[in-house]
Parts: sequence; C-alpha cells; structure tokens
Amino acid sequence: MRIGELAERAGVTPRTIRYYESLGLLGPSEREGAGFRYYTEAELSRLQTIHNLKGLGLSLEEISTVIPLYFEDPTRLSGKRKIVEILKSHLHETDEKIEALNQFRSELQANISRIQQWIDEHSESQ
Amino acid sequence: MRIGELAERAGVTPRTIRYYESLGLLGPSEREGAGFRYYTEAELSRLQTIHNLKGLGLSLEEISTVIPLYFEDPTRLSGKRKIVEILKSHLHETDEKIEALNQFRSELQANISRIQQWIDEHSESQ
DNA sequence: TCAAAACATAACGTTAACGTAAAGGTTTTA
DNA sequence: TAAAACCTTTACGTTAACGTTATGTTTTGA
Repeated sequence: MRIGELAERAGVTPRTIRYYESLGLLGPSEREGAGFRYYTEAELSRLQTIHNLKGLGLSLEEISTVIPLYFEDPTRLSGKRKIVEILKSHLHETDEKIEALNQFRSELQANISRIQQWIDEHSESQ
Repeated sequence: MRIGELAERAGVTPRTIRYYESLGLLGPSEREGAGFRYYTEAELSRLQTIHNLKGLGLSLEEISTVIPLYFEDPTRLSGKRKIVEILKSHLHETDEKIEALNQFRSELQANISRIQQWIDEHSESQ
C-alpha cells in the first residue's frame, strides 16, 4: 500500500508518517518506480505500536528508544521492561508536577485574598 | 539613566527592556542624541511593577491588559480588581490541571501494573 | 487520453519570552 | 586621543510534533 492508505488505516496523516521516517522511527519497505513509498502490514503494525505508545504518553524521542527493543526481541520482554521503566519515571514527574501545582495554588489563593482585602479596605466609601 | 542602568536596577537584561518596548509595555522617556534610550524613575517603577506581576504568574499579554489600568487610575482600584479577576481564572485553570494530572496519574499506575503483570507472567521461567 | 487524485520534496508557521551573535555607531575614561 | 564600555538594529535560535502551503511528478479512472 502507499502512504495515503497507510495513513488512513492508522488514523494519522501522510505528513506524520514522513515525519516519523525523518526521525528514523519508521521506513517504507521500498521506494518503487518514481519514488513512491510502499508499505506492508508490518509497517502498519509498527505505526500502530507507535500510536499506542504515544497514547501512554511517551514522546517520540522516548518511543525511538523503545521501538527497536519492541520489534527486535521476539519475546518483547525487554521492550516491555523499558516501557515500565519510562512510565515509572513519568509517574515520578507527575507526582512532582502535582506537588508544584498544589504549591502554586496556595500562593494564588494567598495573593487573591491579600489583594481582595486591599480592595475592600480602599473602596469602603464607595 | 540609560538602558544598562535601568536593566541592572530592575534585575533584567537590556534585551528584556527592548522586548517589552516592542510589546508596548514600556517606552523610554525620550531618545536623545544618537538614539540612545533615556529613562526616569517612573519607568523603573513601571518595570518593577511588570516584574511583580510576572511573579504572580501573569503572562506579558495579561500584564499588558493590567498595566494601563494600574498606571492611569490613581486609586489603582481598577488595576487590582483586574488582577484579582485574572488570578481567579488562574486558580480555576490550576484546579483543572491538578485534576487532569491526578487522572493521568491513575492511568499511569494502571498501565504500569498491567504491563508489569504481563512481564511477570512471561518471565517466570527465567 | 486527459483530468483528477495521489504522491514527491522543500520550507515556513505554530508558542513565549527572551538569549545570543553580528556589524556597526557613541560615550566615557585614562 | 584612543581604547574600553556602552549603545543601536537586525535576525536567528530555543521546544515538539506536526500543519500548511507551494511547486512539480506520477498514477489512475472514465
């Protein structure tokens, strides 16, 4: 199949596929004739895997470290282990973000209260 | 004073001051001689106000809506009210972000557990 | 057989708030 | 009076993941 069909079946745009190719994430099986990209079911599968990993929140850079493991280890154990490792670091970062946001929230509340009080004090006569 | 001194006294770089000028946030009192920017204490005060508002987490775009009120209303009431309004919307957005992150955290946990279980099931013999 | 559909590459646009460098005037100070 | 210090404008770089032209080639269907 060519890029348009692959794109449609995977739910992405041709631009996305070419972009992934430029990152080394995915290549066409071959470039026949005048240079059109031709793909097989294997590439569709690989593209869907990329899609799934994106759904887990991995960046394309992270995916590029997972994909080789994922497709070159028949048991897929090493790929899965790598994913768990990445997800755990995401969990850690998420906890830190939540903490930082809670802190930020408190400061916002304090600022609102402080300024609102200033307003109340200076607009009593109105 | 010229841009270098203003920058140093306000704790920013000359580049920042020129950038603010390009956004209409701050202008020099005058451009004498060969085109040097000259500032007074009034611009220092304005720059410090911008700095303070940034400290509250306002974007330069938001600041540009606050600054005029702030410096053209002698009571500063309208400026303060606008700030409270913006801060409240920030509070709202922050709550939404925290909620989304908590949701994301749950999904991460679930994915980690699921994949880890897969690994455990497929690597018992090793 | 010819127009429409699909494909190709190249390159700019998107966001915020400046950092940094280039190439060149001006002011200050020793 | 000359060099150091300061100033000017212009413009590219920074981040991620593509979207969107623009321009030209190839395939396909009536």
